[in-house]
Amino acid sequence: MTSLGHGSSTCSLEWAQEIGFNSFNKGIDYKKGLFIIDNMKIKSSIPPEEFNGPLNLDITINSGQTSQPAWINEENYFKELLIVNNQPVLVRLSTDEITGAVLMELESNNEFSFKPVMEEIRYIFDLDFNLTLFHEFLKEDPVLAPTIDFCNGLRLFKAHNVFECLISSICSANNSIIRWSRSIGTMRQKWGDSCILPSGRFYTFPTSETILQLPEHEVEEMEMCGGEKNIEECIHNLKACGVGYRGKYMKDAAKMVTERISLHELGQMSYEKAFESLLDLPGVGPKVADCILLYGYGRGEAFPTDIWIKRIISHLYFEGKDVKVDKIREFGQEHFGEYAGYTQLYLFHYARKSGLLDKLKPLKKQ
DNA sequence: ACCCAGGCGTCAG
DNA sequence: CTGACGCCTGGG
Repeated sequence: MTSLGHGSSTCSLEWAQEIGFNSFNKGIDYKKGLFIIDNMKIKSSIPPEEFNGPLNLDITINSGQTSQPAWINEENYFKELLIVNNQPVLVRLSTDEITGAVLMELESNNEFSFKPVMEEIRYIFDLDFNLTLFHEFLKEDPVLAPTIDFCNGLRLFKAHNVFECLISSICSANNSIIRWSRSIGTMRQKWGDSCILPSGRFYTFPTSETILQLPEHEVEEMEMCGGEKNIEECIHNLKACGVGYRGKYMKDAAKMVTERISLHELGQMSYEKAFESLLDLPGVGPKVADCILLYGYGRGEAFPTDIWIKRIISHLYFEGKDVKVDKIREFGQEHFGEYAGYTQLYLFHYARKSGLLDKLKPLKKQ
């Protein structure tokens, strides 16, 4: 695989492409903030004036309201392996405490172009979203205004791949964050492509073609290998990842998006039509469909309504009455419009940090 | 030490 | 509409 991204259209960072990433051009461009360590390692930054409002990586990554497990937090940065133009790049991110700039360290086994990776980072953390305008929107509603102080720099944590988002979201249903994250990690290790970098071994998420033919449980795995293994040795199946009954959903959904439903076309549809289409996938109900639309496709009008959002909205807007989930979803969409997704994010984080979430927990029977 | 109820969102009945 | 689903958590 050669370095990609050459020939892209004009952009303020065209120089980065021109510098490219080969031994002839090794060097440091201090003025532009691009530091080429060697052929396969770059340090750079996105200055705060190049995105709209602050970014708080910690609360964004750990908001709990996402479609994918958190990036690994190590020392003072967050890291994740991204696939950009089919090329694996290890990304380490932090923010400058003084300036708020996004600091990044990129590492790969091959030459790679800087600009597409930076664009990917901008996309994942929704850096083009105008937080200032959103704050204005929040201030208009006295119920929402208090969320601002609790959510400084909180942004959507978008998925870097729609298929991965779909499978992760199916896995997240009726699940805990810990169990869910562990399952996804296990799946990556078992069936993802392994990528060995100077700083360790990393795994990509398996493709749909891989997932659709995985054995669902140990019995199926044993049958598939012709009974050559003992049942205890059969750990390369979906159930062994701790996904429980969701294994069948994940497998069947992978089959459907490989053979019948185009994830690309889904992205072109109207919100309502895409929502309805997603419901046809096994393991995808209203909550998961909205997660996929919001985090996978960046559809801000989606209002994923889980039990917590239901409780929060009921408390804040319906005097604590037990309103049905689909009514809450409808309310969120109508009331918050294009900001529904962000509002859901802010309300949840606010409720968590302000102690409201604890108050809304149903009373244990004595 | 051990057990078992409770909780999460979707599906099937 | 209700219960089942798998697994982890927390309280007894």
